[in-house]
Amino acid sequence: MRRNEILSFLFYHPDNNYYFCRRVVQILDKRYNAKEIEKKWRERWKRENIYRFNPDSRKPVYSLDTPPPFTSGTLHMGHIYNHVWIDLVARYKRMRGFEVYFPQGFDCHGLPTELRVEKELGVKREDREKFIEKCEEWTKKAIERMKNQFDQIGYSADWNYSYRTMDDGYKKLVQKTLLIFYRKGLLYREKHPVLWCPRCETALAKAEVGYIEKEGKLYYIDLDVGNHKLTIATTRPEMMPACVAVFVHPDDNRYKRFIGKKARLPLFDREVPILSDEAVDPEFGTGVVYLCTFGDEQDIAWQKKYKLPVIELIDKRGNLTESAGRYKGMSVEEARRRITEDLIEKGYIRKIEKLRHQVTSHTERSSCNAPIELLPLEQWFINVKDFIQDIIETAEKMNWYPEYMLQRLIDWSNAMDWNWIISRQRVFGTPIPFWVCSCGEIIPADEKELPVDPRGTTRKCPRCGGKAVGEKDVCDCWVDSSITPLIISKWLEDDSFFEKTYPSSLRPQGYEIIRTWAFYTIYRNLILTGKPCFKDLLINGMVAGPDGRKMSKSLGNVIEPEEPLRRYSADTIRQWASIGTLGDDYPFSWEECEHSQRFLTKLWNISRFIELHLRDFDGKKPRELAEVDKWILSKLQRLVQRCTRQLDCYIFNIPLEQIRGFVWHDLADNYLEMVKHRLYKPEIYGEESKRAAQYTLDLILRTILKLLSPFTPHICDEIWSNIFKDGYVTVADWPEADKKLISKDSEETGKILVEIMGEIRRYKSDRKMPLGSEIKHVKILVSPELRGKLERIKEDIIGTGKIKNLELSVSNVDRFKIIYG
RNA sequence: GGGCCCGUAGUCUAGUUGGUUAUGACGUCGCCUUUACGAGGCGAAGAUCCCCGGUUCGAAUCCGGGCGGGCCCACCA
Repeated sequence: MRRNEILSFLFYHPDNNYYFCRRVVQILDKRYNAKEIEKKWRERWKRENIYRFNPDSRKPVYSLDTPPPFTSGTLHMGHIYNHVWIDLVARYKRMRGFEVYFPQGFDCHGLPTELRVEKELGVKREDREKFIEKCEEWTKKAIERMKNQFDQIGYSADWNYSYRTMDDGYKKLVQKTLLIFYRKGLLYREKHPVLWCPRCETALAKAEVGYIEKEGKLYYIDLDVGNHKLTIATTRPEMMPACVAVFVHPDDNRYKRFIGKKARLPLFDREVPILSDEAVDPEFGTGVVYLCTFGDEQDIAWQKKYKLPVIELIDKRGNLTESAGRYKGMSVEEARRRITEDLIEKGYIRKIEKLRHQVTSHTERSSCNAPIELLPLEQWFINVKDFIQDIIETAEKMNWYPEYMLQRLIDWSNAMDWNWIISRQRVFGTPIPFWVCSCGEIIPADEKELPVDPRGTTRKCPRCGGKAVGEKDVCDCWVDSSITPLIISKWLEDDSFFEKTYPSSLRPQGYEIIRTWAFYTIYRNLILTGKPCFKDLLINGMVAGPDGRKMSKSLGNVIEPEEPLRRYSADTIRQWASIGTLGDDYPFSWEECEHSQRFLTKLWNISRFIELHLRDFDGKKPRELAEVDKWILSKLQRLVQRCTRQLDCYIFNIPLEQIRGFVWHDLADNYLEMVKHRLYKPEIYGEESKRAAQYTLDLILRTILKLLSPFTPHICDEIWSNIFKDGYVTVADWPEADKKLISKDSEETGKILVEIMGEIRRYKSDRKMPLGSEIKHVKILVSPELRGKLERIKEDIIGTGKIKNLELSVSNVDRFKIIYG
């Protein structure tokens, strides 16, 4: 027995032990059970593979270079926000007739995984092979959990095209691109002061460091210059063993006489030259600064400019080397204390001031936050500086949404002063495919052997015949992730696939990684393919906590996606995410979830109402539509036009709000109320009038389900399949506005009807009358211009307002006036 | 110090090629149990559109200067 065929049935109520009669059994349940229904649709979409990418399709391809989340094992609200947008674009473009290529990968290599494996599984990184194996195992599990979370928001990616940066195929392409950069002379090895994290024992990219404001001390230390004293000010007295010069400003009258002389360092019995440079700020401290290799980036600049010697004072663990003399082996903090004590004892400290200053720290992509040091070390570099202009020009050829985000990339590019250090002293990462001989010769891997792991292996040096040692460093994670457009397009692997899917139609990402992911991707793909790697960039902001402040554990305002998903549903969270604006930070909001949830209920009930009244609709177009029908259909066409225009520009919040407004207010509050009399009483208002209302309802529901389906795909397919029984609305054609249905005249008439009904409702409300109560007599005075319009909606006013006797009278009034009784 | 963005009811928000009475939501208050929906409906109150100045017949909107917030960058040792 099919449920929708039953019109009346006896039900046994077990609690009350009686039978009751339910006259009408609807196809759509009284309540919308989001959890159950969403699950059902996700399983069906998956089973029937309706979102698969067909590379042989004749449709134009729309490809998405989606951000591979780091495999932490869980998606956070930021991911949900970002990926709902991506899914919206994919669903919209599919409906617009594109063959959407929607792959989704995972970024696997990273310090957090190494730390977890060490801590939780107790495997030491020294046992490299086993360690990597465990990292991979852990990551695979993490990916399963994250894929499951993607599923839970109705993510329509084609998982047949997933990738993992730890896969052999991925590493192979990364290494291949490194060999290409090497052959082009853009990849090199050099001893260079690098940003070094002593706690993590690795070199960092500039993009991985930030500043932490700390309460520090400014030490005023006397140096002897002949019989005179010259007082320097420094925050780092422990760096004194590495001091190679003292600088003053050339115009500083206090110190002009010292320039060119030598200053004697206390405790170390060594003399350094006194030089002058414009970069010295005479206002800071004493206006005298000492240069230590390397205390900060200014030191590097001066050391190079004046060709000063280099003293390597700090080792990889953050301890002092033998250059520190009797302070050797001490940690930076200990040395600072001891050297200060000794200076005080010898009377060289003039004073110590408190100072709030910015300490360069390991802040990005890590919770380490340790102060970083500058160490001269052998590192692998990729030349970026020589291509800044090309990168900017390429980025300018792309469409940035919002446009101003391009400026972030330009600013960052212009501020680059180092090349990109791509080596990391870690274990779980893509190996750098080179061997280095003590004679200085570099032996690249052979392309045929990729992916290769040179660690622990040797090669014969072709130059000196000696043993070249395999590079033991691995790549910075951005080296992996900055070739995603090439991985997804099967570059060098499948030419016809590449032609179809490169450049990517869209790169969606957050603004915080413009300086890394967008920057490096644009650069490397330009060098490798000679072309810009994407057409459009869609930039989202960060998700803030419900209090509007940045989500952080210390503020206690972190919301994990599980909670709203459990309390509400995917279609609810998707609406929350859709309401965020391009490029702006966006707070998580329980209120928005609540509102979104209510909208789903409203939509459900509207659909139930329409379903009920479409039962006996034969699908035939009526001879004539009523004025209200024309009014709502005209508004609907405009809604379609506006939504299409906005979605083409990746704006989601405005279309969704407009659709919701239309559904809730124009349709439910007004139109449905205004056609009930025609639907319920065809014996009074005519069968043809009923059919016109049915036709209109049918068209409206079909259209709004299409408009909503990118936003709330589950409920849309549920309603669509039950009422229209015509495939999946989520892959239906996007509606086109029918210009013939746009009528300014009908819109004006409809507006008047809404106003009149509003007044009548207010009248009843003021008199505490039920809205359904009848009014005996109403007279409407109407201006001559509006008379025709009023005549056309007279019946609707009577039917909707339950007016027994309505009189229209032309009069010299402004528009119209209602008189009761 | 530089760059970018932002400032609209208690809260969030629409609206910026200048144009009647500034959009909507949440919350608050009053009313209505109406044959899709009380997870409703109708209605009300609530805004010096951050401040000052300028352009203009007219400014939330354009310009200048402040103040405040956010993000990014930067060599103050």
